[in-house]
Amino acid sequence: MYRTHTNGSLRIENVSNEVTLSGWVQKIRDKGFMVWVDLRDRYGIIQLIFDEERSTKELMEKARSLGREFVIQISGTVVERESKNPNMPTGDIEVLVDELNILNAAKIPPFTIEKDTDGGDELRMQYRYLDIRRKPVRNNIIFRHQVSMEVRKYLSDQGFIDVETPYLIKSTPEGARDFVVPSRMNKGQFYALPQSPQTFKQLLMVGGMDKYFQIVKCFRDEDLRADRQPEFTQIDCEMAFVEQEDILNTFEGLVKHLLQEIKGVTIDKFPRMSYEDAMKKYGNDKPDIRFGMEFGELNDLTQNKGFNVFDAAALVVGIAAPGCAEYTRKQIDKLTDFVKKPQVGAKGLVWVKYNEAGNLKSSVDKFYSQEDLKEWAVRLKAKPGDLLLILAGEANATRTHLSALRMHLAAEIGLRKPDEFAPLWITDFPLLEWDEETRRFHAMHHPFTAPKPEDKHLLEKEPGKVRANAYDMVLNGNEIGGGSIRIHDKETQSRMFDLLGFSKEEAQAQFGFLMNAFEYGAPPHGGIAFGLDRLVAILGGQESIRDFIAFPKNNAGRDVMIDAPATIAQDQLDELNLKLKS
RNA sequence: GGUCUGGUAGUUCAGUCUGGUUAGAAUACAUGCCUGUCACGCAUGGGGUCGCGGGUUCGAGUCCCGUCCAGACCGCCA
Repeated sequence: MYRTHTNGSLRIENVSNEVTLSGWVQKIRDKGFMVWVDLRDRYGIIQLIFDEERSTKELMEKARSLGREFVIQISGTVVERESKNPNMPTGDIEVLVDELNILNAAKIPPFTIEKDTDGGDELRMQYRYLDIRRKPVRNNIIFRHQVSMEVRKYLSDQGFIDVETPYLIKSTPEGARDFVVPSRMNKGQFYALPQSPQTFKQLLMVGGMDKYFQIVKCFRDEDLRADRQPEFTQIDCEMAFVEQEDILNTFEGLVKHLLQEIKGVTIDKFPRMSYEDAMKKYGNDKPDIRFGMEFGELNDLTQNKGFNVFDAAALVVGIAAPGCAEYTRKQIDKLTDFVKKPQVGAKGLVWVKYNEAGNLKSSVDKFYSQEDLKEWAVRLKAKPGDLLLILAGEANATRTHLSALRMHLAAEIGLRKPDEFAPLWITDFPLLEWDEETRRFHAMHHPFTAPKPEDKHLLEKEPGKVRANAYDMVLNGNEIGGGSIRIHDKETQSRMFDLLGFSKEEAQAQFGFLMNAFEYGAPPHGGIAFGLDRLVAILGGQESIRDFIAFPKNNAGRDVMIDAPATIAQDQLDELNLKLKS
């Protein structure tokens, strides 16, 4: 038997117990007359002791021969410590060892395996199995397990059935780029890995499953970000015989349940905001509403006073940064640099300091009086001590720029508190988006999304104005889930494909199976999918999803530990009937 | 596809702007000392392809060009 107890479980009550323990050597402290060894496993750390009076000389020498990360097994007696350590759960006791067995020696690890490691990201990824021994990473992975168990518990209790859908499916031109898998048995043909199980879950509704869920890997061959991986996990759900309201209530319930069970946070009712309002108030379809700083439009107050930049702009819009009137010239210059950098793209930034004394000082004093500036402050709901920041230009772009500034500033002044949770629904998304590049509409959500019945008459004449029965759940400025009511009749679905520029033949070839299914009694249905990786990271209060994934990919989509992707042998290529371009 | 930042000891970094003696610190590692350590302490020691290639120069870690790698972001991600 390797162990009678795990290493975090022993307490003062266990004194004089004979125990056998196994684990990794975290640290050796050799004080000459005594040697202490910290023994670690998933459950915690316990201190082992060897000393000149109570241990044999051979045992002392063996203890001294240990190195970091050796795997050992010991037997001994739990004793009360002479000097206790109140900072650890096992700090009142230690184990006086009488037998030490080295199960496996270890090389010196390339970085220290401690809470605050000295290892950089690249090295940690290369030796991810060592990184996982560290408490913060281990805790994140366990945290993810807890979240996913609560998801299963809630959905199963609500009558949802977990159904697995295939990973080897068909490539389609809509949406993200597909990962593609060559078929050996069907020469010249390829599977694609699913970007989501979308069509399958709809077919499950046609199949009468009524409520489906799956915690499932999805794949998208697009460039990565800190919060984006080529393979990621979704909580994928679909329900039959539901309207939008039913879905919002059911999944508001899911996220409420998670916040309650995982974070102990009670939230009564999630606010709802239309896409249009979100864009107007926050310049963003995933607003962070943990803090205010709502947009205020200033066209009527700023134009025709001789300031050309504002006069020429389609939109003049600003925010009030709370308590920032004290900002120095240097700090404001930095904000200007921020909005002017190419990733943001604004031309410049107008500022107004609303001083505690009540007077206002701005970068455009030449053109505007105190009274003018005061009106701006009122419009932006600013208080004395705030800094007003104003951008102008083409409407949509300016809103986007101001949104970037709002988020940047909020992070800078500490308004994005990781332990605060502000979920909301964004509803009434446009059904279609015009793409200048390809000169055609594409689906904002996906091509299976149903138009709002009251907007259906606009489909032929003004498709850009049709709103969809689509909704996103937003948490702390992140889209954590999105879904829609689906089209469930062949007619509408076929019209949708027309609008998206599919020929009848293409639509039939790509999605004939779905439209055929709709002819055999498809119930009204709809659903939603949550990004589990991102949800877990946000609940865990962190920005990057990588530390909540056991084996993540790097910026370039590589797994640096196993060194994938990699070339394959010529035999394999031949077997797949593939020839590489040089 | 693009923008920016970085690459120096096992590791994390300083040094590069302003070229010039033997490239430093911390930590890790090794050895010795230490009668209750727990970020133990003290002493000594070993440890470097300054990412790679080319150029400028009397002289390059430092300047220039190219390239590779990593990270953040824009495009992209229905």
